[in-house]
Amino acid sequence: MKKVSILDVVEKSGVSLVTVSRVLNNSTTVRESNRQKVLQAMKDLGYTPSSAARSLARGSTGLIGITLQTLGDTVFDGIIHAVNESLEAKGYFLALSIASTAQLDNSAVNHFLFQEDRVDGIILLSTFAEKEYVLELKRKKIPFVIIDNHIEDTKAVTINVDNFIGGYEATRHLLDLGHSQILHISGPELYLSARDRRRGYEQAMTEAGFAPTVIGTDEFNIRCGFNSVKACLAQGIRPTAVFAGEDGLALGAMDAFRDEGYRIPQDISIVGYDDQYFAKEIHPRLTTIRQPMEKLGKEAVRILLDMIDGPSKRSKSVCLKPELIVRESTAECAAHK
Amino acid sequence: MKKVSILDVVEKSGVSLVTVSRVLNNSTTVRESNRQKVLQAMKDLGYTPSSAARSLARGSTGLIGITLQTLGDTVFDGIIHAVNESLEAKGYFLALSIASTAQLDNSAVNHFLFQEDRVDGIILLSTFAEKEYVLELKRKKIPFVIIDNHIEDTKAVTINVDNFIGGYEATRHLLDLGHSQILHISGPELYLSARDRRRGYEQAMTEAGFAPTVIGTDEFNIRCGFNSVKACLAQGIRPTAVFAGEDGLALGAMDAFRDEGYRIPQDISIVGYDDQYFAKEIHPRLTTIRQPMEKLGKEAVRILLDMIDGPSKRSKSVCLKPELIVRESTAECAAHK
DNA sequence: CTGAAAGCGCTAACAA
DNA sequence: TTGTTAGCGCTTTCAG
Repeated sequence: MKKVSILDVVEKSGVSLVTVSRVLNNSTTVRESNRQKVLQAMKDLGYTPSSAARSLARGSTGLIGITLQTLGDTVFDGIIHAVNESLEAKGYFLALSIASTAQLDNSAVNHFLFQEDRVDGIILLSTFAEKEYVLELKRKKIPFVIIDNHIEDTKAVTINVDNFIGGYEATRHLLDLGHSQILHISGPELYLSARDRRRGYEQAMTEAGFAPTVIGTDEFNIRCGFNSVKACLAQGIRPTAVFAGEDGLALGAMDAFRDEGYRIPQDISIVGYDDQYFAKEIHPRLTTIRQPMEKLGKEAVRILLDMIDGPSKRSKSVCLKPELIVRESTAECAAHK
Repeated sequence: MKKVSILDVVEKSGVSLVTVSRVLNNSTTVRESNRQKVLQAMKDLGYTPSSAARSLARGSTGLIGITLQTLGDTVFDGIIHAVNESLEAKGYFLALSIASTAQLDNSAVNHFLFQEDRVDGIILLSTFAEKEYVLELKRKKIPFVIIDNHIEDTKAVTINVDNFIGGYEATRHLLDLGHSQILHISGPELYLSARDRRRGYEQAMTEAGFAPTVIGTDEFNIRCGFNSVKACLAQGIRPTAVFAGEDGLALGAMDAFRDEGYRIPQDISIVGYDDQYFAKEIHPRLTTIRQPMEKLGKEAVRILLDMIDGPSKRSKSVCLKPELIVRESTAECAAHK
């Protein structure tokens, strides 16, 4: 039971090896009758070309790597879907590298995706070992782009969403509803995105002539949102609205307020960030900022493939605009009426 | 700027090509001094072997494919993490294939992972095109296993969690707390897992001498859970406990009950299924059934690699036990006291 | 412990 | 339009 190779097709079809190869590569310079003969022979034999041999002969693999920390996030999910689709459309496919937290300590140097020319290019998705990766990828001369970078002024091509504007608009929305006591629950400082969202909030507040009130958290999750609100309330802070730096934080905040007898949105308005899948499913539906996941993924692929095709020209980073989605968790400020 | 190849290492180190290859493959039959020479030369040159050449020469790629529909699910997330880790430990890595809903109509025949011997083996993760995939993979003689199959009696090696037992134990837990009016919100019939969980529930209820009450849903999500409860309440069904076939459904159910003025768990007990990440973060914390994601992933890898190593011997399917996690959303039945 | 020789299956000039 | 001739970079017998 040997593997059928191109030679078997040659024999069966009666044309030369090169012609078969041409059919494989959709060359136009093959007589139609021969093409049919070859195609038929392939079908009869159940022939499929060997990717290894093709990669070796061409010098490229058709594989694009993507590194990430977690999959359990609907924004990343959306991005990866988009990346995957764009890639498939171009004849590439995706190899996954999941950095377990344990690996974070490890140097990027030994990263398997970076070894052995396994991939033609790499997408770094919101990674913490950003600096190391960038260094190593440059050293290895592997084309790459970063989606959602965490380093302020990273020396690489990045695809991002403008988190400053997102934070600004979320706050503006609340301001427009007449709120002035707006609390911001901010994500971990480690994230550039969290820092930018906070700056957007502060800018909007300051512009409006109100004092920003920010409470920081260690993680983007429900429990942190819950605890933050409880802590604020205990300190006597009485906001009429909250801008949470992420939907999970918002959900936790909602839980906490409800726990304290507040009604949403009558007594307290809440804005989240990310538009995670649950945002439109919970009650009340969460007003939030949506990330353009589709576009993020597509742009990343477009730019990366450009870099692979023409290593000469300089690619430019991209910064996309987020979008405010108004749902049921925000309402006009009662005190304002 | 040519790519450094094994020949450059040969030249630099002074030993033969074969010896270099041996060092590459950790052969023990290399004199230590030579090994060092080679290693040093590789380092100096910044040499990394070509995966394509290795694959071609060896006849295997070191790639394992995994197909899935969505990433935004913390159970899948956990499984993939586990798969990824086990795989890396064995020197393999993961290629991802995400079936967009659009692709579901397509035949598996053209699936890129299945072409060109791209992968040494495949893990099918909870796929709907199961039947087609199984057929095609068998035809192509690509080793594969299925995690969470949807076809009752699929002709393939599967790694599963016993959903019947899960459903049974969830219900038993409620029964043990004195509940007898237990509503089951079941997932879509399309899922074997949903059907099994329901059977477990029905069995437990029947054994206890109570009548099962099941309401079906179209999807595993929050909104369906919410609507189901609202519908039941409207119909005059007044359960003291709910076993939801999935955590999202449970979350929606909690929302609905709260909306109707019920307190959890004082007035109504809720059990979910899956132990999604939010289960332990919401308020009250959700009692649920945890899937052994770690084990699922590990077993899948173990079995798959076994199949790849020894295609001769028959691999056996595996069925793991789920675990009840008791948290705050369940309490003794008030009427029962 | 080491090396020479023979591929792995395909693509890419270069001619014809 | 087709075929000939070289490799692509590595692993693997099989002798030494």
